[in-house]
Amino acid sequence: MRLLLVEDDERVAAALVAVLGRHGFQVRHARSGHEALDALVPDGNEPYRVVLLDLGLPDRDGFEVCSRIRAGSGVPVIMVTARADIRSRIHGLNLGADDYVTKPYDMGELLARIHAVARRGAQPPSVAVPAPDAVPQQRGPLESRGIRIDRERRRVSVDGRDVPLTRKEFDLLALLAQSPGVVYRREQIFSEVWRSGWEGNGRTLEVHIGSLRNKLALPGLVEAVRGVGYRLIPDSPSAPAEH
Amino acid sequence: MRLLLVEDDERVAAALVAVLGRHGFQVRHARSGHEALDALVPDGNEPYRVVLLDLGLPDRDGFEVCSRIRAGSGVPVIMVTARADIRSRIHGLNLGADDYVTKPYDMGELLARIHAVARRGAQPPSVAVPAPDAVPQQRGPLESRGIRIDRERRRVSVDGRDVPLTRKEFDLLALLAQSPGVVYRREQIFSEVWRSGWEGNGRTLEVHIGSLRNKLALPGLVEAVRGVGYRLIPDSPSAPAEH
DNA sequence: AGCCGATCTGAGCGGAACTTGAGGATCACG
DNA sequence: CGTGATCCTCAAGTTCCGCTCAGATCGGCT
Repeated sequence: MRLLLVEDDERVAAALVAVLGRHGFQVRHARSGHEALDALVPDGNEPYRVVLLDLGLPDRDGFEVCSRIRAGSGVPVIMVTARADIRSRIHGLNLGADDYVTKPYDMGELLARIHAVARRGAQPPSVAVPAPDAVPQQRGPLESRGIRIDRERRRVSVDGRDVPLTRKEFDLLALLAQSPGVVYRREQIFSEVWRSGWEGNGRTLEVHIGSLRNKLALPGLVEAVRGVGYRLIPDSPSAPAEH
Repeated sequence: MRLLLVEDDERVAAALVAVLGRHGFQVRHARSGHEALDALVPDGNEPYRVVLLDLGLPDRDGFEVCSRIRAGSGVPVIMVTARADIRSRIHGLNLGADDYVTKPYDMGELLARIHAVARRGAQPPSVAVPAPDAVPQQRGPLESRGIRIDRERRRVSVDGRDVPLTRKEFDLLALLAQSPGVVYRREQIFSEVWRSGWEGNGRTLEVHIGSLRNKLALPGLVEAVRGVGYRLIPDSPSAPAEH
């Protein structure tokens, strides 16, 4: 049974490879998101039954790697990370991860969870994963359509012009900007930007979306998807044509 | 989307039923393992997409209930319990549970996990038995006959041309496209695309099918099966005649 | 405490989406 | 070929949902 391990820490990886090997897995070790996406391109070999994805990767955001994997393939993904906060958990699962395990974990439990998702993953013939370098998007500041989002400094600028945003506005934008083009459902937005489990009562979300639109002053950027949620419109066509 | 909740504490159950209901689940509440196993016997209704199983049941051991469920059905099971020790976790997962959540849990995370296993879980049942190798893709973009359905972006394109669809149209298409060739019954469609438990009164379904056909402009794609429902015609063969 | 910005709530509006009903077309079957 | 059932289309209603505004409440800061 083939398994793809995405982990940049050599020591952790070595230990996992050893244990997993003893338990009958044939492990391919990818040291970066880039390498992982490369490895998932179908090549005629037996496909991977599970991906073990560490979120603390050097080259790009682990969440982004997950959603890129998901965009092209149905392979089960287990996120393994030190980030134990609820927001990250929910976000990871909503991006399509099948399980989310926090460090430190028990090896036996991890194995049991791997088996659980592998059991379930009927591995449909996966569509080609988009080439990893097709849309280079680096870790750090997100950028699209002239908007620069600095997550660490919580600053946003449009065409160089600094735009002061409130907390909610920023969180909202940062969430939507994580995957431009993807529709975020209302409940999902509430559980990630507001405290989870919260039920939006009044017109809260709309009001914040409204003020965000006003401040950014980029008409058409934030699109409402009736009955579902919102999304950001990317500059370039988000659907890569198939060839 | 139907969900079976196995929980003996009335108050906990009531709270869960309320929240899950608001999130679009049609919840059946079983108060014991016995009742749960009863409920899972196929009865012609839409099957459960997920079982939420509390381990602290009065009449029998929750683990036993899980393995009995597993013996007779492939329905995804999430164990929800106060027993947080590693042994129990591993035991539960090895018995066939798809996930194991310990109390106290965060409601948002539980919802995310429910969605994760439901996504992954068994395909909806079909009138005609699908060819065994026609494995429907549960993940990633669906594609067939030049139609590309991107569920996370809620975008549909035909031969590269973007086709804007309304909510119902999209949900309808996404459902049918899950298993091209398979006939979906009217009731089934109503319970998946509309909030459950409504008997389609007027010509609602036909009208939506009509506008979907218009927008896709692919004559013969969506086929009505008289007295039963609708299906998508796949490009290649595998047209199971139906009566 | 008092201030001020941020957040939340409620009402009203407008438009998109959905539903309904009637009449015509089509199909299955005798 | 006739008949009833089922499906399709069209053109109204009707509901639902997102947007905006204005006022209330919250919460951090001095």
